[in-house]
Amino acid sequence: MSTRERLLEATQELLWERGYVGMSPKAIQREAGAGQGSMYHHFAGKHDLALAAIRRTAERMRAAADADLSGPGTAADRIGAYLRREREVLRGCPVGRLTQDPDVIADPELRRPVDELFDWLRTRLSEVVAEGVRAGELDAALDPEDTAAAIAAAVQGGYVLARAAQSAEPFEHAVRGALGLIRTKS
Amino acid sequence: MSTRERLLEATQELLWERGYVGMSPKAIQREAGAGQGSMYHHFAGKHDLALAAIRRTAERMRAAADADLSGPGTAADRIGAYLRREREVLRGCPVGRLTQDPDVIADPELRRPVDELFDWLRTRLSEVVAEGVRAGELDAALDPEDTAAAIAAAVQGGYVLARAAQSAEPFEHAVRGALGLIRTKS
DNA sequence: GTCTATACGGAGATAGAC
DNA sequence: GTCTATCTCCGTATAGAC
Repeated sequence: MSTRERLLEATQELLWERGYVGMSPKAIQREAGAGQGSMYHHFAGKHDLALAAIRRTAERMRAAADADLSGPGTAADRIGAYLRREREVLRGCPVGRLTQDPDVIADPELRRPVDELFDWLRTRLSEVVAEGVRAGELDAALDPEDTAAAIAAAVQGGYVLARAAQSAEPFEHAVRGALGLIRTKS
Repeated sequence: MSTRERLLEATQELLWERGYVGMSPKAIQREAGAGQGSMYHHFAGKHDLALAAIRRTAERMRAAADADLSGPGTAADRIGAYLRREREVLRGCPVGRLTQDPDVIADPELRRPVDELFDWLRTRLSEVVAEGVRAGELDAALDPEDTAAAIAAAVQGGYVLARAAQSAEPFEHAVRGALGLIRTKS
């Protein structure tokens, strides 16, 4: 793996673990096994590196969610697959955690990929809910946008509860609770 | 207001805005209008100050949530009141945001008040859901623990979505979506 | 109680040699 | 491309005077 690649991956890991404010260039270099000069040769600095890392992480999350939501099965199946997918719960969401970082939120460039990911996710979820309603499979009383936001929020909030407790249990409860929204019409 | 009090409040604000890793003693002193020596006279250091501030913030949140959940009205009314309460959505949750701070999560003392708050909240919410089910007011198919976790997660996740978008809208959608869980049995 | 002085390491980067 | 030197602030205190 190239040095550039190792720097990028180290940055992705550190952003996940410590956020932008908690991540130092020195730590990136240590993780990547790269020297000072090397890092500043490949990237303009911490900001530049973080921007590239955030874009990548967001793109990966999008692909993973899309695989669940555009896969086979009914609307409820696909939302269920998204909700039940295995996650590293105690590490939190690598994109969602950035919303709590003041330097990311204050910087339009850094925030943009985060914004776009969640915007896409809510839209895609609401499309799937709408399909389910149209097919008569989900309760017609469900508002697609509201339900989509609640589902996305259950996952993001599940991470919050789990990290507070240092246990995956609250996350799993939240996911099961959210599944109650799309339980098949009886 | 005493200097000690101003230091505490400044710390609460800064923890909310920047988290533990993003908050410096110097910033606390500036916000509080207190000198270096003054701060170290009243508190042992950043950690000590943060511990006192987190305990206070968590206690305030508990009292606010309890006012909604133990107020008058049916179970659905009270959960509705909790969900719809006005919040400073774009600032995020002053307690929930701490779960994304690596130094808070790594320190059992700092994490404890956060853990206790969310544990209490999920328990209290599940009691109210159980009451509603017993009263025949909520769908008997609802699992109280799962539903409680989903409701707490919708709020916490709503903050995440809202901060990503820098708009309160996704939060409001998530709350309305979560209300679907407790819509009165027809 | 509050102030000023002092300390030492780290954050975040630039410069130039190799 | 990578290395080492250097730089300027800041983070996080401690010490002792007032």
